[in-house]
Amino acid sequence: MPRSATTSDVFNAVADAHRREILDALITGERAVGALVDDLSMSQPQVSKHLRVLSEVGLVRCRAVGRRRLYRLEPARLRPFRKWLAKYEKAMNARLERVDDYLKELQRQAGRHDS
Amino acid sequence: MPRSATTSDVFNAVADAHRREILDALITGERAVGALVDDLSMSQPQVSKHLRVLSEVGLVRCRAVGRRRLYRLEPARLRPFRKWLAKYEKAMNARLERVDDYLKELQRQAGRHDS
DNA sequence: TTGACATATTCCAATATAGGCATATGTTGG
DNA sequence: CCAACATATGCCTATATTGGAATATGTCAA
Repeated sequence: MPRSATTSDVFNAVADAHRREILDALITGERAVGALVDDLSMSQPQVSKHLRVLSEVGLVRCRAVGRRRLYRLEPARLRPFRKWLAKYEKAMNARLERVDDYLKELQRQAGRHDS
Repeated sequence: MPRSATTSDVFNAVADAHRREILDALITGERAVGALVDDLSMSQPQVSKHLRVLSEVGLVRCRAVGRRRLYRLEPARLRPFRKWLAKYEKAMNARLERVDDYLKELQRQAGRHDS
């Protein structure tokens, strides 16, 4: 049983390096599919398919202009990652604080003995 | 051609929901494989295999104590994600600033005409 | 309307993956 | 040394996924 569907999980969507490249290329702003095809070295269908996946998880949005389709980042959808990371940072800070308190306690006791 | 090997890419390693569950369970500190098996509802081989993947990308580290193996998070390995996110936040902030500048320019010009 | 252009979609093959089960490896205590 | 325990591995199957090539869809321009 493979991984859960890329279309339902943002983490899976960015698991593919090519998709991350596409997201990177969209950082500077809206881009047409063709522009992405030129910039990154991928075939047009490949780019379209990856855009579809990114679209389905909401990481990009599409706008039709004439016969081309401009894709843009949807930065709001990066939130799951931020929240995910925050969880770990919070836990790590808590640990550091505990260590800090412990060290302070040691210093306090040492001071007591010295005097 | 499937996704690139999970063992070589941290993003792929966390793409699996079960592996994220394991990481979550390790937030509070070191845990033995058996403890993880009890907490999360996964089979022992399943947990061991996921731990192996997480191990290979460095997200967890292992320490043998008696006949059990204690796994712990390696928070330093979360850095690729932080850097990845930072890239987007930086870009988004830059965009916001540009909008801000633009609005200010508009206000300046409006003020000129008013006076 | 027709033809050129831009993008999406379908079908296909190759390949990885996750999970189940059985089993191997390694460790401890008696 | 042996038995019980803890964990890791190997083999297998079902399934998803990627990428390629060809083609469908849709849109403009003359």
